[in-house]
Amino acid sequence: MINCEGELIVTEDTIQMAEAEVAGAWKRAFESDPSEKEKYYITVAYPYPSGAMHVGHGRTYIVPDVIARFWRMRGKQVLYPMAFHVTGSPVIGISKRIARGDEKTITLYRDLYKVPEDVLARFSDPLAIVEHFSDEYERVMRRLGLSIDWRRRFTTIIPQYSKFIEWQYSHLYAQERVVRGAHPVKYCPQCENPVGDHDLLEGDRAEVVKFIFVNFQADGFLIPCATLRPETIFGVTNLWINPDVRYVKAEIDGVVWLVSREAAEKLSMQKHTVSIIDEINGADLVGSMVSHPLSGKVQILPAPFVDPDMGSGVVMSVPAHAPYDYIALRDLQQKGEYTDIVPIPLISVDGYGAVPAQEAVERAGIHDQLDPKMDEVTQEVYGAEFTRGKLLPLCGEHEGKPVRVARDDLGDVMERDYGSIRFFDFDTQPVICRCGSRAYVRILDDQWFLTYSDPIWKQQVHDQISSLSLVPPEVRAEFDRTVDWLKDWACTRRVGLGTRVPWDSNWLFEPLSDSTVYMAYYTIAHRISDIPPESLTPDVFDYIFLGKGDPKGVDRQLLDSLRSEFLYWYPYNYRFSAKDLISNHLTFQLFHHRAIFPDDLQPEGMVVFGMGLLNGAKMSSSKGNVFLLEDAADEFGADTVRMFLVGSAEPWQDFDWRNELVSSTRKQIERLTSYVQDGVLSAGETGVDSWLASRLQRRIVQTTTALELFQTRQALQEAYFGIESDLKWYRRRLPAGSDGGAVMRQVADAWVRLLAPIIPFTCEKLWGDLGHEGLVSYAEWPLPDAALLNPAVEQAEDLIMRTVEDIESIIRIIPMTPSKVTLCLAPSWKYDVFNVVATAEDRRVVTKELMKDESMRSLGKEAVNAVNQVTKLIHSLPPQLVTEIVSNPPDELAIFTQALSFLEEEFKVAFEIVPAEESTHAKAGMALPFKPAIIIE
RNA sequence: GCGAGAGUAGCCGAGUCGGUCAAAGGCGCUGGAUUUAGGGUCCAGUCGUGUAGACGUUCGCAGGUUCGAAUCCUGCCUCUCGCACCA
Repeated sequence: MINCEGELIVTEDTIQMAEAEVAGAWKRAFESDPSEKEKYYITVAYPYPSGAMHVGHGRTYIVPDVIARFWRMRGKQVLYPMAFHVTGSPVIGISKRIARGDEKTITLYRDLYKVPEDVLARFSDPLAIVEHFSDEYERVMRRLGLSIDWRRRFTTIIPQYSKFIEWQYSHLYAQERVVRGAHPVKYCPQCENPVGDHDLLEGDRAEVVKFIFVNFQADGFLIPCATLRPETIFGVTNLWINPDVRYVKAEIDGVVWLVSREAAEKLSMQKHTVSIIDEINGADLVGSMVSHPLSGKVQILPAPFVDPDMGSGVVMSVPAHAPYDYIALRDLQQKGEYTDIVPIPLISVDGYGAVPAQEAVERAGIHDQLDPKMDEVTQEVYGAEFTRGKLLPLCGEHEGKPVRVARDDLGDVMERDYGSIRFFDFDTQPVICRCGSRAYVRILDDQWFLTYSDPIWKQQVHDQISSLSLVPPEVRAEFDRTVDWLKDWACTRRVGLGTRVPWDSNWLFEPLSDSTVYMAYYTIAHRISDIPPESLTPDVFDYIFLGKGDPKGVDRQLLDSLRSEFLYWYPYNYRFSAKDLISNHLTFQLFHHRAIFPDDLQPEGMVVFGMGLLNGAKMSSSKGNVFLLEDAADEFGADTVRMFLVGSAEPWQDFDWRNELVSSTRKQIERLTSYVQDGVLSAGETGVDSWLASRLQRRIVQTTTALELFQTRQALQEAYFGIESDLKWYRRRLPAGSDGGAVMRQVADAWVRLLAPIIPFTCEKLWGDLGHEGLVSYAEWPLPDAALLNPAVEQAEDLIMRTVEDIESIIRIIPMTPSKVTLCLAPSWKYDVFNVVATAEDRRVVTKELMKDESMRSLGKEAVNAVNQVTKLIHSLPPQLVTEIVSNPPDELAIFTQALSFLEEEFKVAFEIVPAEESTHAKAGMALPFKPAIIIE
């Protein structure tokens, strides 16, 4: 927009128009094919397009773009591809909710994500959702200037990709890394599906605990007691039953058991046949005798605290080692009942006497079962016994075993010899599915697992991690921990979108398992779409990715060309993702690469991002705490969004988006623009030009180094604020009336290129304004020119800068209007002192050393003072400057004489420059090297 | 609870093989300048004290090591991420 005086006015509209023009020039500019150049291949975790992009997503894709643009300018052949992960079930849930008119979901999509009504109407089809948002993602990513090769875009449910996944898993299956196994899962009988923690209304932190049933023989039936401590069977004194609960007799796997109704229900979910044949009140069983071969006969005692919803609803009592049992028994005995029962110790543990439970309870001063300290005491006793306890002689052949060993051994014995079964339950209740129904533990025995627990596979991944380039390096420990911690991973699901398991079509590969080696697929994605999917048999992929076999179905020349493209790009250089994926995706993909690809095609590096905040709070679509990326681009412009996201924190740090801080970023871009446009016309030469040119070389080096290390924020600091502050000083130092020399044009040329990776739209435009042909996106990255480095000039300016600051700070304090300033320059002997101190091994003894010198000694106290002052000064100067001063001492007189008119203009006062020894003023003695004494009158 | 990481001025953040540190840079704020239409540009200040470039007190809290610690050690507190069949 142009105002009435013909000046350009920057508004949202003009920015958008300018950006659209540049985006047009880029439309196909980043399509990348193998070339003579060295390749640089980066990938980012692809998005799941179930909603609109927000500014948090923005950073995830902008930071890699900055890196891609940087290396492209450095002359590499850069590939930055993108695809969409649509595997899984979330969109199915979304589409169902929309179809049934769920208000919350519809509001989210219509009002927050701004989906048009006619599109929303189609969202009852899950595919419509991912298609809509995939297109929106591409549009917004282009809008933000991401230099992506869009020819390679795909989704994870296209037939070709499914064929690729089938190939991947045919290898894993052949290697026996995919095996069938039984696994307890959280399960909702209402939804008839396993439920993940995110599917739960309540109890999402509940863990599945594996109990063992210890079966006591009663009169005609068995009573199982669930326990985590089967070794304590030797110390059982009684059973606890809740007299107020109705139990059931049920035939379970052909044997009659007595359990709570809840337990019967749970058992039926855990691969047991259950048929209820009778009901009995708990009270009716109180007093009856039961027996177990390892404990002998014991009595059933009443205990109202027994929860029918825990375990079997009947508990075995070991009062010597379980504080709850001890207290319960004591309470009964204090009423005069069952006084013949005495605790039976079976474990000895250091730090406790014969009956640990009793001791711990008494030590803690606990009076009854309701004492809140009970859990703590229980934990204490269990912990002590588990880590240090040993079994006593009454345990027969198990005597002397550590508890941790005996526990497993007895569990096995129980299962093998005494008809015990494993029983799974949650450690906390309740666990409620989102549908409102209660969730249970269910055993799925036809589930497919990836064998991440395989120690050999783990070791291979550990080895890979140790040779990976990781940014930041601190995440290495977390990767190693994750590898250690991983167990077998259930890699299939019954419902959702995705690829069917080729050898078991009842199952689909779940999303984290079909997204581990797709970085290889990108390399051929745009060309494989020409091959009919039915021709894409595993041997075709073997040929492309592994160089093996002799596939007949596809033209060999095409396959050879695909293979050579794959080999050109692979292995990838860096993979980018947020840190929350370390514990699954990022580690999984290492496992899979290791299993599928040869040594020379393994991942080389990863960059792990921090998380994003919006106005200090976590970004969350469901809570409405998001700012859409497209809205941000509309309001501030794409470059502003990019610069803000890059500048607020380094990639691995968490960042916070605050709208009120973003607008100042735009002013900075405007300042750059106006500077560069001024710079176009600059000509001639001034005295400070060589200084500016020298500084520019340093900024180039610093910016380059920062980007090589993925320090995008640091790069911005150097490339933008660093150069800007140099320019401020330069302009201040220009002779009156000068607008600057031709060096400004050099700076503009370099500046635009240094910032091009971060604010490419603006720089593309400015590059043209500077008269260059072609895209700045492919311009040559600035190289520092050593010939333009001028340490002497930089040192001289440094001296002037420091002196100006000193003068300013004095003037600020003293309440007088200066009429004259005298600078007294340090005598040469003080430079000698400076040299000695600066180069001394031990600065504490330099005084002694110096005083050995005749001429120094003759200066007496003055010399001693000078040593102290100089030492302090040296400590306050950058070490590099100190070295510089020593090796190349400045000619202070010449420097200040040359700067005389500048100083007088700055302070509007007359200056005099004199050697300190020629001044009689008391302050003249303060003169130090690089720090003249200042006398203001 | 377990594992990984982090705590620096109003905010974001440099700095962490001990002395370059009252602590870069940015933002915000304050004051000033400006033929400044506008959220513009420029200059200065922004822990406290101070009539000379200084001094005092600071880097989550409490101790310790050292001539000297934001930086090293110990304990504690707080925050972030992950803890699985889910993107």
